[in-house]
Amino acid sequence: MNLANLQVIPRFSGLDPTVLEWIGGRITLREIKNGDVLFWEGDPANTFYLVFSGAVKVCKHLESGRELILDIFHFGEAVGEIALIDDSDFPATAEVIEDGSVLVMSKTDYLDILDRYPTVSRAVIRDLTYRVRELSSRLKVVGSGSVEMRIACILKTLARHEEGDTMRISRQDLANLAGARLETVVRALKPMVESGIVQTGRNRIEILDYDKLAECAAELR
Amino acid sequence: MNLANLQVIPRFSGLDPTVLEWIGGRITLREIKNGDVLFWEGDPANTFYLVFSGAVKVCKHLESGRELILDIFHFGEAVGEIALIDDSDFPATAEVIEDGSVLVMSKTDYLDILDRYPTVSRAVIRDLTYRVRELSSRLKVVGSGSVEMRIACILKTLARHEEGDTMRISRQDLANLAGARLETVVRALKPMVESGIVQTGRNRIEILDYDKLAECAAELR
DNA sequence: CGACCCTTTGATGTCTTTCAAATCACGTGG
DNA sequence: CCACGTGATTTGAAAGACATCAAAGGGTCG
Repeated sequence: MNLANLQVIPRFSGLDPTVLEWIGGRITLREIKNGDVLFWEGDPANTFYLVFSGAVKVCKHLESGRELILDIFHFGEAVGEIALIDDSDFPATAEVIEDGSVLVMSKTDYLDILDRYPTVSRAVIRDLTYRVRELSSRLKVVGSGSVEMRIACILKTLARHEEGDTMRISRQDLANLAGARLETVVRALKPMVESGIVQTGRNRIEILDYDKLAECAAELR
Repeated sequence: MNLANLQVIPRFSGLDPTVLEWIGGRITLREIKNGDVLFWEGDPANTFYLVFSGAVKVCKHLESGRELILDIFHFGEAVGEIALIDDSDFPATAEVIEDGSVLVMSKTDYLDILDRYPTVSRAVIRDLTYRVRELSSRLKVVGSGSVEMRIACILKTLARHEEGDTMRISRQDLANLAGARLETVVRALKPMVESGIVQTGRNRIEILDYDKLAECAAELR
């Protein structure tokens, strides 16, 4: 892994070149393709992953066969870090939902870096803080309001992580984010399509009117 | 705040007496009573709180008038820490739901300690990690299954924080944890009472049969 | 004793799930 | 280039879960 790429990652920015080089020697870039699974719930956590491009969903599979997406990770975000820190098995499954690449490092090296550089551990605290906020926000969304409001809110959040206003996500994944069923999402989306708020396609949703979308999510903040 | 009390708090254990004494001089113990509000959503975050006894709920108030409880904090847990770390306003309201006491410290001193002692910052990472797990777990609970399963799951979790098997919580707060309505909770609780799994009273729920309760929460693992 | 808060119950309506089936879009091989 | 297979999306009808509204019951504390 070369220095130029490492430097743009918030987690490692601010470290001096010597350290970066050391890290670069222990970290590798791995291509990921839609459907790939980085790890399954219950796997022993001995690897650190950080999304460099593309997207990874982290989800729980319930006994009913339903799947609930806890979070979706994009550039610069660490996946499965929790399990490394508290030395447990992965509590959820990580699956690629958009082609790209991840940085991979051994648990030992990860903990080593964490222990050695205050800059990094401060970055970890910052990232964890952000995750707590994200999860709190998701909890609020999932725990209240109609499916339509939840969808609107989720789309707003997703849009923040995408370049344009077009999101690459299946109806099924949207349902798994909202804690709803696929068919319900389709039906909730219909009025939004008809009133020109969003436009849809296969694995694709485009926001046309951000303000109206925000209105749909009104109650949730 | 005396050293003996500080030492039993996980966050500060492992620090040497000199440091503890310094911290003790900047921290005060404050009594809290049911219904007290430590801070409101939107308040500027300039104080660090840590529950010493009793319990505090952190919740969001939705426009619909509904309230969603994000988390309930007990002994040793920091409340509103996120806002201190990322220098923002409190994102939710903290209200006392069980008489007790909290440790109070200024934001400046808190950040000072965090910056100065790796032991503490490691403890913060550990606590944040725990919170991410808790929130993930709550997300799973709220986002799936019937209200009865959710309630069972929530009771199991609550029981871990209480001394006996008796919890002091109102039906309303239980509903706000489950993302359901008061009446729905009452109705979901009825079969559990009738089959001898739990016993209820005013602001009180006692678990009689932990195994059967776990069965009720089955799907949510 | 009475006010107040928490809890319980009932009736009704709405939203969501469930199950089943049809349609559509995309990539593949002929 | 077109037919075809596969997976994603859409639609419908019926059942079920939950919310809502209204009112009554019960315990606690001043």
